[in-house]
Amino acid sequence: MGRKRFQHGTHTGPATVRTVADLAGVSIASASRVLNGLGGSPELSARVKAAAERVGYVPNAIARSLQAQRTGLIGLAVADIGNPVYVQMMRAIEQEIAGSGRQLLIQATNAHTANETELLRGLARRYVDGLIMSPLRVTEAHLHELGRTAVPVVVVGQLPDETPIDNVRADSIAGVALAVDHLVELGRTRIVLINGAPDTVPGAHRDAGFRAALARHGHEPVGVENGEFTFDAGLQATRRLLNRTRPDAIFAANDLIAAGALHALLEAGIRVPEEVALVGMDNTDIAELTFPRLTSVDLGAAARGRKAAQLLLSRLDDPTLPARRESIAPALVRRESA
Amino acid sequence: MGRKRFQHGTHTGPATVRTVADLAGVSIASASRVLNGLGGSPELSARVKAAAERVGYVPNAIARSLQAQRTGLIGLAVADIGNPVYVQMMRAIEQEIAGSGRQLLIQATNAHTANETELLRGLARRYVDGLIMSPLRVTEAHLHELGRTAVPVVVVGQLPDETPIDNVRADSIAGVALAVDHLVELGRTRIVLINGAPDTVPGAHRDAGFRAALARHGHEPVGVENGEFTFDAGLQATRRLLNRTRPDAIFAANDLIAAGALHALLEAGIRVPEEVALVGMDNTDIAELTFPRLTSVDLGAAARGRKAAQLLLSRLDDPTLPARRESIAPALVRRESA
DNA sequence: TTGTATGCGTTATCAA
DNA sequence: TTGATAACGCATACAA
Repeated sequence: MGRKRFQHGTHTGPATVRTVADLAGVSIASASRVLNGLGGSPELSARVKAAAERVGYVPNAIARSLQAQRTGLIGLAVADIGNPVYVQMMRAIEQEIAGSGRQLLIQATNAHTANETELLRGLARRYVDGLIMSPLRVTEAHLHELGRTAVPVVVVGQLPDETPIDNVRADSIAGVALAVDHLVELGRTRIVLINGAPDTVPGAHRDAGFRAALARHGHEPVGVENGEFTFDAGLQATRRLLNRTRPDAIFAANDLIAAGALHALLEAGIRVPEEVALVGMDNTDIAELTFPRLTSVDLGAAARGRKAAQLLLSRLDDPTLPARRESIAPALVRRESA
Repeated sequence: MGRKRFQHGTHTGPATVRTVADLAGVSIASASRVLNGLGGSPELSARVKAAAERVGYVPNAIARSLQAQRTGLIGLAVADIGNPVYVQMMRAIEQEIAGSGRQLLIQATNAHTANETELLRGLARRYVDGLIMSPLRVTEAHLHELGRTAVPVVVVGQLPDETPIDNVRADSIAGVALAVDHLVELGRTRIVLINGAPDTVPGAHRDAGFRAALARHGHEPVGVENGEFTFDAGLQATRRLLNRTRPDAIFAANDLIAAGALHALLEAGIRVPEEVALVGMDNTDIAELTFPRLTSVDLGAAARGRKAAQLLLSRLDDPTLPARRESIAPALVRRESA
């Protein structure tokens, strides 16, 4: 036989429906109904509510979840919770999710691909009803796991075209074109790109978009520097560049790189934007903090987050929906640097 | 009578221990044991593992949690997930928590006190085994709820002295003194404070610490401007200040304000640090992004987060521990602005 | 070592 | 309207 059942009256620890029911002198079924606002005679309801109040009853969400087969938790897997772009996205997602009465379970993957697939295996059958993820690069392993998750997943970022998974993406090619067009309109002709890692999806798109946009205007790149998507990389790359040539405009692959480039320009005594115009990308808070402030291309991180959350919520409502693919249009935000 | 039990064989949906047990031709108890690495003959173990692999079995964490009375989730309630200080703290906490095999459930409270008490009521009996919270101001309502939570709580921030709750705090008074001492050592005598909201705990401490430190050196404040803890407030306040007087040093209550102050100084053609030295506070990433870079007082946000996580983890190990109170020492990080 | 049966706390079904 | 009880999926005490 199994364990002996506790004597109800002597049961200690946090209050359960049972505690409330015993105290009110009703069945746990009745207690549960009253506590959930489903029926119950006025007299019985009053007794139950009083008992619940008296013992400080709070429903155990775990038990409720086991019964309901849902937790009300949405997972968010993001490479770096400190990256300003992700911060914008997280804020938007958080707001949207909170509006639906759910909570966000944020998980940092630290860019480890192994982590991400592990996460998919885990989270998908763990505590979350759905998952939003923004992988840096999508591997075969990702796709494999994505195919067999038990809960709906929305991917923010590039995904192979035929993948039957809800997907929200930025149009960074169009975004780069916005920046280049603007610089050309300003009369700049010697334009360079300070890029991040060219073997990432964002890096590759920045490079391709830059060359295509310049070609459209009949220009050649005066230079392209590759590195990381960081302040330091932007600083170093721009120093290298200035040793070699003198551009009249710089397009930086993100605002961190742009801040580094600005630093290098200013320390070299170059005036921005008079001598060198500078355009960043992502339109993060950083663009407001520098002097001069950065003109930057907004790839719609917040809008992507909001849309991703909406896609997920709608799928939770109706799991039969076909896979959707949304693209967020970029916008140029003009400030003083170009 | 209740619902009819499903026929095991016909049961569809995600695989459970039952699915695995049936497929392997063993009892669910044996299946469970093997899956948890507790005994089982080699032959039986092999059959169970093969079955589990075959159906892609992943344990249901909710059911496991209900049985184990723990979720492995740690809640983190923070006012603003975008604030760089909190980002540093979150990163440190996340690392520490992950190291213990647990996961972080991050919740933004958006500075609504009502939200925070609601959160305490909710989270405390919901999905988390413990809670770290960093309230902007601690009210009576907070303390009341903190007294009756069912799970351990660690508060990062100021708490009344006798409160029997694990607590980690910064020493901002000592931090302000570090900044003022440094400016005085540089030979500056006309020092002003650009503060945030003076009716918050941090704001009040900045103000008191500033006046005390100056007095120690026999100086009077040349000016104190109050506002918010934002870039814009710092910008406006510094513009107002420069209309009225010309200091030779500015202490800003945080890095955002310092960035705003720097902007105001540069647009007025004032050289930093030659004409006006500038010291910020919090030593966030922002301090690295400006030109010149900001000298800033590190109040140890990361260290506080790490310590808070350690306190919580140790309490989860041993709930009988007495309440602890830790204070993190500040440090001045010198860069170019002072 | 293996199987049977019970309980974790909740909601839902059915009968009274 | 109310009460008895099954079931969510898992782990474990106990018996075989």
